[in-house]
Amino acid sequence: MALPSTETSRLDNTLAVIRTLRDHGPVARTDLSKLNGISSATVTSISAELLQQDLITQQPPETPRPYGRGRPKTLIQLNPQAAYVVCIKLSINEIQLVVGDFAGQVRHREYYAASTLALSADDLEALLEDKISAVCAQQLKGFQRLAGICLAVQGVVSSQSGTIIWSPALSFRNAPMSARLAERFHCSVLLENDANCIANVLAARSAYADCANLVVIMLGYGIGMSVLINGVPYLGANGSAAEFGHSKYQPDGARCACGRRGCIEAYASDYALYRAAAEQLALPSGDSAHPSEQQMQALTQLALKGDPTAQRIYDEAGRALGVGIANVLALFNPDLVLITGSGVRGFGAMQAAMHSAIDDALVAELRGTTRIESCAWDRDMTCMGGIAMALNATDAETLQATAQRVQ
Amino acid sequence: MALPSTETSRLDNTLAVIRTLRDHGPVARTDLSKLNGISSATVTSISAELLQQDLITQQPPETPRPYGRGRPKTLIQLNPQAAYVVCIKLSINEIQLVVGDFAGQVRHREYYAASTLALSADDLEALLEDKISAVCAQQLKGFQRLAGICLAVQGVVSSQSGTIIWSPALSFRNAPMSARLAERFHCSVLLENDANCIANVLAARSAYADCANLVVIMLGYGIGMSVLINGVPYLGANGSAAEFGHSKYQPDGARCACGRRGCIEAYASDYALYRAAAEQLALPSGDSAHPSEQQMQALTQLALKGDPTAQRIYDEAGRALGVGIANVLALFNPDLVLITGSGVRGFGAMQAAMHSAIDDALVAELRGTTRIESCAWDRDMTCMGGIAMALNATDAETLQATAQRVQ
DNA sequence: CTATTTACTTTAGGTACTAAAATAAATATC
DNA sequence: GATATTTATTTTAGTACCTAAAGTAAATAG
Repeated sequence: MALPSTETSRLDNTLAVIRTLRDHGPVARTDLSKLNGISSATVTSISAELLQQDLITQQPPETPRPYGRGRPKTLIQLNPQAAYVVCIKLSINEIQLVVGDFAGQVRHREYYAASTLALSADDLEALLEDKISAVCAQQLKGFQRLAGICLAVQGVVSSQSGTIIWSPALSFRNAPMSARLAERFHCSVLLENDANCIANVLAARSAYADCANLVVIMLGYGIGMSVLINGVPYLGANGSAAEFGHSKYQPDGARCACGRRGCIEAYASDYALYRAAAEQLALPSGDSAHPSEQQMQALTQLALKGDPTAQRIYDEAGRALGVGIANVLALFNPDLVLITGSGVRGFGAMQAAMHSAIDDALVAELRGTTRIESCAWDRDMTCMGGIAMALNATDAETLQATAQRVQ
Repeated sequence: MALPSTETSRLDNTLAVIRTLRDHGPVARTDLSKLNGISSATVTSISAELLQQDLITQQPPETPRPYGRGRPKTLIQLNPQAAYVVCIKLSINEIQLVVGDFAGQVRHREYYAASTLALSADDLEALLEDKISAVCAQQLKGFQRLAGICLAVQGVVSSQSGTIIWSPALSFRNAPMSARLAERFHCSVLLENDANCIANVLAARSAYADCANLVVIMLGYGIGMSVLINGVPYLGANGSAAEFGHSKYQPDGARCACGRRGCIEAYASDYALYRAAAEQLALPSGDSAHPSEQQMQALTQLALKGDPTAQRIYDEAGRALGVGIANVLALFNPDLVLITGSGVRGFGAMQAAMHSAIDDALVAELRGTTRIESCAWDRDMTCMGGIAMALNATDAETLQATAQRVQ
């Protein structure tokens, strides 16, 4: 039984090593060999190259003193300063900017309030250029290069062409974004749907490591979704993310922000919940089309404390969500559906109705074994995912770039 | 700008050559080189091996006489007798058996009437063993070996474990099938959903060659679906095919064969159409829960000729189908949705309502650029797909098997 | 202080690719 | 009809990369 031939190339193996180091922190060569199924001779060769390119550093084998016999392991780790990436999250009235280093750690973050809906495509681009330039100048003295930028945008984007097709945070449409930023900063620019970024972070968590097919639903002002198939975000024909929020609950139901009727979003998003509540309850005033976190929390509290009207509103939202998820189960049959986003605050009040809607909709054979779970929300999650994706996308480039410099 | 390293292995290249030959028929070495992006030296080496293993034959360079200057091409082609595969399609009350050769051509087909619902898992297995043995004995004297079997089953199957989870054609559930057949015939056994087989055939057609993401909807007694992502059938967590037929149109709508309410299938499948019609119209008698092709054609004719009741029934079916497809567009955003199956006979009567339901459901940005087309139905299509899939699955094995014999 | 253990590196050998040179087999030209 | 040209295929030479096995390094156990 001979070996099934080579199957791998140097680039693949090198990327595998880099990714292992990024996931695990300092690792010894032997362990890299075992973790990636390549011979230790190859690891020696690869790490020698990376060392020469200053992409990794050796740890002086001092600290982890006694752990048995034999020559102690020499740990190698990524050089954080070998490169850095920037992730910018664009949401309604807020721009978030996070810098990550080559090792995948967050180095810096900042938040800006901005009237995003008032910006033209050119305005936005100028703004992004300013912010990125500023952050590069201030924060990144010791670093070797800006390797990549990830733009995480709510709505429909075309990753391939780098075009923002439609976003609830922006009033313009079909605007190319990646190309000009790439030219300005001489690095690759990733344009991603925000839900894809989050799905990426979550999929990397050990608790969900066994889920090859993962659906992440983001509840919030709108409702987004991302599907990971074999761990890779699924982008449809247009490169746009899955639009779960606009799949249907009731063909002629409630009015949705998209202009149509009966979308899941028209029942279970923040604006839909608040709209339904505003008609029936006395609530803190404010912009009811864009309810604030405080307003939403007040409403959630009402429902959780047993107010029957609020409870009824969340039940209906849960049913809509349940029917939507039933369709996702019938069509995708994923290993896991994770529900997150700022809207998870109200998930407790929707959960029961959601589960009973799913059970009503699907018999056991079709319901399958999909787990449905919620997951605490962290406002930085999107950017962490964006940084991970940007690094993954630029590793090969970084390799090339530093190889040139060395040689 | 050095080469980006090898990236390929002998096995990959050899499989690529075999597949090119299967798709194109006789091809010259130069063209194999161009079509697969490998050097002609490598093609020479690979074809020498295949020739030695008797997997390909050289065409005496006679027939295509004058086509310009230069040394004439020596065409090589697959040896059809190098191996053969059997595909068995299991549907309600019918078993279809088709034999394909190594070149992908159908060599033999036969149909049996069988009361599939009356069979136990053991009965079915015995029956399949008999039929396969018989066909091997009769049809396949000159052939080298049975390389693979594909079982194409309506319903939910787990390809990975080779288990039939649930099929409308069978009264038993959760029965392993692949393993025992594999043991009996010493070849790999593929268990596939019938819609996946069809999607595979359709995706191979040149008209749809540019569709990386393809959704095929099969209308018939039930409603099935298959999703190809980057040309590969998507199997969910359980390996079960996408169950479009049981995604929802109306949460508390019509009763479906699955036991729940409001499924698309409960409106647009043969049994649903006939059920609705039987309540309101005088129709040829017979088993109205399993309407025959004649019964369905009579009903379709009524609708197409303008009978208002029949028309209303098909309109409602079209709306259900449209809402279902709108959800598919929102969630998958494929390049193309193809509608086929015996039920396409009635597609003309549903089409208008379907399109207007889709337009009502989704705004242009979400509707995307997905083409929606129907496709004439051919009862042998499933098995042709099964044969293609079985061959693809067993090429590597065949290579190994004949290599052993040669050596 | 030596044997043992474990980590890492070097060496030797193999697979499989490509570019370029050589060969083969036709047609075009004069 | 001999030679040049063109195109297809094969052979040759060289490269990249991998692995197994042998060699070296650096610790602990006794």
